[in-house]
Amino acid sequence: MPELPEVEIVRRGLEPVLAGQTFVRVELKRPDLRFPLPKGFARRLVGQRVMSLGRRAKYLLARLSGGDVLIMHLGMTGRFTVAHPLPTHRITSVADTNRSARGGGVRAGEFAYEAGADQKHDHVVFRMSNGAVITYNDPRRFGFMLLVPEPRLEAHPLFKGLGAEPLGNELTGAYLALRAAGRRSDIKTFLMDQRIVAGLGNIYVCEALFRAGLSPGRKASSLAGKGGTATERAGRLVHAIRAVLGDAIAAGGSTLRDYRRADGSLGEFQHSFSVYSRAGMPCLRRGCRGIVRRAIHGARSTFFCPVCQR
DNA sequence: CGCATCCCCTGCCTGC
DNA sequence: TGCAGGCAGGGGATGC
Repeated sequence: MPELPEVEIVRRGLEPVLAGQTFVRVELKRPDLRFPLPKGFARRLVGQRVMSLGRRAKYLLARLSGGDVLIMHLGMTGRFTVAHPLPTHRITSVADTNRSARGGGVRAGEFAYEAGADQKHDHVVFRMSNGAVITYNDPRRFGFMLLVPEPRLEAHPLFKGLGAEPLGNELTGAYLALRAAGRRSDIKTFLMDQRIVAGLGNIYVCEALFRAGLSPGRKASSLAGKGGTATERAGRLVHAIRAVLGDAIAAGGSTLRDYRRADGSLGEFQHSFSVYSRAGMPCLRRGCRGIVRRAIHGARSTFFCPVCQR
């Protein structure tokens, strides 16, 4: 679920409680995530201080005082929840599911559940030196955590082949044109490939293609043609990618089912989808009479307006 | 290398 | 009410 905007929002939520703090205790309730947690995971974390919390593509990167980087990926359903030691600061993602505990209704600032009280699918719990309790919950367990020595991060198989960071300077029309040359896949699959643009997922690729007016079934190589039209298309696409990611971040990400910010609140960008999950509904572009269609590209659902997107 | 297919896992929704 | 089937924000492994 989490694509770049969601991961970035989680990063911003965790940073204030993680950065500068030391791991006091690490509990592994269920170490078999997408990959098994590394041997000695908890022991290697305890005592280390988090120097910074960054993001690359859809990965969260906690740089640790001991020289390792803690890599965290949320998969499809991963969620971090922060609970603070002070009742008035307690924040949780499950306030709406646990109201009966207090006789109905949880008011702002109240406890919604005890820190450490097991929720289903809680897998990892970090207890930090500031008292913060950070719980990783992931029903499908497609997420994972790794520890890699910082000098080896860039060469790590997960990172070595990553493409341009979409909000960075590397992503330009010229870059897309270069990478698209000779590709026979469709443009939707091309953009989903993390080796090309790192951090886009199904939602934002659909939305970006809509904003750029490009059909998802169009050949990726049509971004690389020699004429001015290909260059213009690639530039328009880069602009659309940046705009949709920026809008999504500003809205706190998109909540379909599982995604929550670290403070438990929902994202809001799902209310601004133009095409994603809107099959059969009218295109929202003013004056367009198209009906949003669903198609399959690279085994994933694609949503698009056949009138606007060519 | 590029590309397609299948798989990992749980939960939710739909239709019968 | 139950049950089968399809689908879901990600990405790795395999085979051609």
